[in-house]
Amino acid sequence: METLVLSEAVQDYLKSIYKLANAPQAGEMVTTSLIAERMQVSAASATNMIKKLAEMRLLDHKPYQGVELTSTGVKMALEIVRHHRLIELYLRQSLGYDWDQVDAEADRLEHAISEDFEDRIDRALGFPTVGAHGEPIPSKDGDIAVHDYQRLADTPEGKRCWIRQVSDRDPALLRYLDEHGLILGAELEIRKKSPFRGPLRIAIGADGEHHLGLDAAEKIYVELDRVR
Amino acid sequence: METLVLSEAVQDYLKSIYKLANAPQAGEMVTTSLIAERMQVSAASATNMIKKLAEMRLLDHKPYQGVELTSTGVKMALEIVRHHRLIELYLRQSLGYDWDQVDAEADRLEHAISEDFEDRIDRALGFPTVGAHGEPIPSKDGDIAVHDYQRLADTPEGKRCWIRQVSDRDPALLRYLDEHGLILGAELEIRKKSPFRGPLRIAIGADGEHHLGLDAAEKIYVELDRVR
DNA sequence: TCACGAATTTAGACATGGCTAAACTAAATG
DNA sequence: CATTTAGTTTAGCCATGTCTAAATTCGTGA
Repeated sequence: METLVLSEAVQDYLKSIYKLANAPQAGEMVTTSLIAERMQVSAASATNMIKKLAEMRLLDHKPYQGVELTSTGVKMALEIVRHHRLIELYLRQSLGYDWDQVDAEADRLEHAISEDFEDRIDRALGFPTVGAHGEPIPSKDGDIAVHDYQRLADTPEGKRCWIRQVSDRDPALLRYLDEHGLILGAELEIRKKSPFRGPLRIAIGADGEHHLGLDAAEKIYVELDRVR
Repeated sequence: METLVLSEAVQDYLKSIYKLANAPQAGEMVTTSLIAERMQVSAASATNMIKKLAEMRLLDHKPYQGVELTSTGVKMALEIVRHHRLIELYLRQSLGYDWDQVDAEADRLEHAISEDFEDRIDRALGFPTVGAHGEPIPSKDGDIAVHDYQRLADTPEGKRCWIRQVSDRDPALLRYLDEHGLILGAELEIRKKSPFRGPLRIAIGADGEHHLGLDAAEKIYVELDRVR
């Protein structure tokens, strides 16, 4: 079993490409400009790294088309994602971080921890399968659960549902959701959907009603009211 | 208050230079070759970085003589040391790391944590003043306690004393000491000192006797039997 | 079908922090 | 006092990963 060491930059690119490829609205291939934007880097820099990753057989590059991770690339990406999500959860559960703060801190820590550290926080957390924002945590051997949650924005009027995942890292949005009780596990009922991408009127738990913009509702994933 | 960001390499050099300058057997100035050896780097590379650090006003460089940290340099170094020692202690106390494993892990983590993280583990540990190996932890504003412990190797026969600090990071040595009960706080009595740099015969706690080599005894710092 | 524009890639530069080999200092030794 | 030698510095090179500017490609609309 060869132990190839990936630089921090390589790891960051892999993680970004994986996330772009697996985003709900993702197309077949991930383009250079998407990667460049996500990495906050010029398109030329992205191309540069793409060529390097292709040489390392971590992805296939169809010039002018886009990029697709190889199975090795996916495996590496999942390891990084696992680190990231375990760290996020640990920061939240054991060090009392707020929901919206864990991502940035984990971005830095994920490159610094050893396998031993990973195992220890995994154990301390009770071998969790779901991260701080509801995302599945890949297992050590690269399996990742597939949830069939749907976007709150797509849920029909009158339906009851539970928040299971929030797929956005923007601290401002997360803080906003938190302040209105829109946290993992919260029970919702869709009262009214306004047309023309208008807001949703929802009931949150037993408390009150809230008018939620569609942009936010597209980031929230829910499980419908049904027997599990 | 300007927030200058120091690269990881710069931080590592500062920490090494600080430690070399404050080692018990240290001379007036820290030499290039000492730094190079500590950093596992060629002398040319060390010179290179020294010139950079001098330009940044973090140290004064007397060519062919050596190097001395400026007050700014010391302040920066103490911040890094504080990070390192808090992380070491946290790994030990909260994640169950062994004595000999914390240094390597902290070396990587110390560059990745935020001030917030530092504050949180500081609080979680109860604002400790002493690290995992008994070293003082610098305060946030750069004060560091001075202990007047003495080397076990210099303690006269018949004296009783307590282990207060172990100033070595070698995992093999630390494991060895641990296995023989030579841990922080252990009570010792010097039974016999052999001449010609021979071993010490010591009583450890109430248990047994042990013959300890002088190399190890020079790394162990003790407090003598007296009223505190 | 041809040209235009947006996306992508190439070319060439820069910063950081390593390296080796060669040149240089300074202190000790004969 | 000259010479040797250990330690230090300089010179020049390399790898990584970023950038801007210029060239190229590809799909689209006239």
